[in-house]
Amino acid sequence: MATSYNHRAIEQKWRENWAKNPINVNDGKKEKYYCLDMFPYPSGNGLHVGHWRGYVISDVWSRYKLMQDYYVIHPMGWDAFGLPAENYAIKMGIHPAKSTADNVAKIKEQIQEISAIYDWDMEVNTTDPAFYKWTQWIFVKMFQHGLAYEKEMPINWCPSCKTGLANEEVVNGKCERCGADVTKKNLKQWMLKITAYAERLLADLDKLDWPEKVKKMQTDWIGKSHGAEVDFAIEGRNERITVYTTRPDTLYGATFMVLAPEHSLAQGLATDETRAAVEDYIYKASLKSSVDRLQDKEKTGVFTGSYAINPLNGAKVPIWLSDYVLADYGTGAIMCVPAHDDRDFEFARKFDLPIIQVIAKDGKEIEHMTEAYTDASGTMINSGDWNGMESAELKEKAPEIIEKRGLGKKTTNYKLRDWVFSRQRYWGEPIPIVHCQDCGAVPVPEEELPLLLPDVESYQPTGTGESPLADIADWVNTVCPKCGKPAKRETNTMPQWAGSSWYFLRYVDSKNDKELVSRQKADQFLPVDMYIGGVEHAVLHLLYSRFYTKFLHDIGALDFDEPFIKLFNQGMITGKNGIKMSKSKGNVVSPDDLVRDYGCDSLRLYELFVGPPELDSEWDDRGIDGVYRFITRFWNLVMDNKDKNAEETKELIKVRNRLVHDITFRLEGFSLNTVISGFMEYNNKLLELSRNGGVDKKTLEAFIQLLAPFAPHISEELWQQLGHETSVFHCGWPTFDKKAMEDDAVELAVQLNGKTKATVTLSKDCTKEEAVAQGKAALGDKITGNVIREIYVPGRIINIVAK
RNA sequence: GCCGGCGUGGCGGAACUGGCAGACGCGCAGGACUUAAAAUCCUGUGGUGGCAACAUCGUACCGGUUCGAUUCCGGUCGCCGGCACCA
Repeated sequence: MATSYNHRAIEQKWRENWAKNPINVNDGKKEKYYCLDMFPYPSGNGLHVGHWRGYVISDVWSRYKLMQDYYVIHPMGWDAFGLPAENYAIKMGIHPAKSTADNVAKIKEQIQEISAIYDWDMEVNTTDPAFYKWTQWIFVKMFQHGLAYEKEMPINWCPSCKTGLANEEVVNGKCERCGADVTKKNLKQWMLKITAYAERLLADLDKLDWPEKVKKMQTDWIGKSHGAEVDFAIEGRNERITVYTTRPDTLYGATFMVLAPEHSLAQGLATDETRAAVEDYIYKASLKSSVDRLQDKEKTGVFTGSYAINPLNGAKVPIWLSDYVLADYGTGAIMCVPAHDDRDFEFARKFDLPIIQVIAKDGKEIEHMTEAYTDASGTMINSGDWNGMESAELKEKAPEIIEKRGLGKKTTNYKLRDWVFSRQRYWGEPIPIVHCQDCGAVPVPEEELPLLLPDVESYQPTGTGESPLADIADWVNTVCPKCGKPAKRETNTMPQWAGSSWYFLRYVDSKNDKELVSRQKADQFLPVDMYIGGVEHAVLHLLYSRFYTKFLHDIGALDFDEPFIKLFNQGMITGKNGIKMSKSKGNVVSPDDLVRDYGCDSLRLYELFVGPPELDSEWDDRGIDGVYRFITRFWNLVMDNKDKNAEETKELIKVRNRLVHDITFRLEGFSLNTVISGFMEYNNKLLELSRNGGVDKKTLEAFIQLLAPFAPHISEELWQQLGHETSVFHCGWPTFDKKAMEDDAVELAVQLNGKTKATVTLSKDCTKEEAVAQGKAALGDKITGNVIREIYVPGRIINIVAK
């Protein structure tokens, strides 16, 4: 009896072996393949089996590419700035630098249990000054190119985290991180002009091999729309109000106008009679949180007392204020066409404003309008010289018509807003700016970077809108790099996304202290070919990274402008009943015990076997027994056959070719769960063949090669047991011969009226006549009535239709 | 409300371009080995009827196209995700 499978000894042996003789090396000749994981935030809770999944998927893919003779770039690092570390520090009284370092050490140890081929020489940590020097450098470059600017405006404010937030960080009116209701706060903020890239961020999505879902989310987030800005004169005044509309075709139907309460003209439009009500409304709107504004379904508003003039027909339309109009989109003012817009209709109903239909529905005017007719299809009515035109056509042409008549202009709008980049917190990269009374905002000179985050006693957020750094007088007070006069440092820090927006560029040249990444290395190793991570970053990290990459491309640092060619989103591993694993739920499954009891190889297989990698899967500990049994049986199969020198029969050749084909095909399709079930299926088949004579060495070898990316230790061990001296990872990916896979005879289902009643075995080049005859014979007297049709699809089916 | 995705045994899930539904695994049942248990191995395992061969129903529900539908089309219900006054 051969030695039995001992995962502990084998896994330890190969781990040590690979450490001494790395299997993934750059010989300067191989083509590169960059396979990247979304780097983790090193939390104090450690890894659970859900974290493993993505890392296993990326490692399987990396090892597969390695076996295809690529030089694989497969790095790992730490996204270590950010609120949780800081909150933990505040609670426990441990400096975030210390707790972060401890957590990194702990998680690194756990990640190494996966036995991925990470190249730890490339490791990066966003809190390392040698790293954030370049995070700051990018900011300075953006400042110099006018893409980083200061602005005072009402921003999203999380009262619990006591910091400002970007739009992307507000989810349903709540803080993405802590779930508190987000309010507005007027603050002077650093902003990044991501909107300057809106069009390219949208258009270049076409170039990417990304899940459609993510592309759609980014498309919607960027939110491009076409329309026109139309100027309305205000009765009795010289000012004009410009509105933005995507439906200029309905301009004749504009019966009132609504301004956001924050609109610069809002207050001034009040008359003596309305002043008190208007001011009250503006004041109350300013108190509302974004959640209130979202949740208030009922529309509110106030009439200003002033009127605007419809530029097309000179009609007098009342000007209202309402908080359903957003101040920071379009022009902050809209023309209202209640007949053809749901919101305007609701408002008109509530305040009893006139409704004029301008597009005929089903060829006529609706007698009792109960809801807005929002389709742009029908003939124009009540629209002066536009009467009789088709609204869909007019919708396209109207912006130009309006522009030609001097009533406004054709415009494009985006929902995307500039990125609020300041955080009033301690644990982040200091923004490298000095405020000088004479020179204004001056960037810290490049040679002075990194601007180190100073050590402080208290990192409590102040809640006043100032960062804790503001209290450190000898850090704040400095001199202006331009004029040398006393000046003050910017005390806000960058958001957590700053480091993660470009870290993937740094891995390939992580120790370079002259450049963010050398052009030579960037050209050689970038961009990322395959990026694997959760879908939760669809509009955050993944949008920001694209923006950064495009910017760095534009200033000549990179020759490509999209960072991630292919993206794969793995599903979440949840506890029972689909409940997210969390410490507070008590349903966290730690990989550590499973690795100890079943081995890394078994856990790797089970992580993939639980379900399709792109879908969420419920974890069930019991299932791992199944893959462990498989792996033990496979071990025994190889051990029993390795010295047998079994003959390579026709049957074995067929099975081997099918095995290679099936596994390769499923792996290419990223159907990793069915790859594992395929292994099990073929293993069962081979065990049967082993009992009936034996399995040849070539077949065993092919199986081991295919298994290697998934279960590297046992594969390497068995490969060696078969007498190989070089690593299985250097022996290529097996190939198959389609011809050898085919059977001479195939079993075919025979249907009667579409229902399977029998099977027959036919040679594969059998004629229709023969097939049908055999089929009829198999059905025998089940056929009642006359045969009216005979269908034979070679290799698939015989169907006899009888009535 | 709008836009996506999904719905298959007791459970996780298979089924490539329409062609034998339920691969593979878990669980369960029976058997072998054992003094016994664990481990391992073998057999069975969608429902209903039948001793049985077999018959019949069956991929959320209703209908359509087709020789044939889990797959395509129309509608209904349910679940999940994204967006949510963006004019």
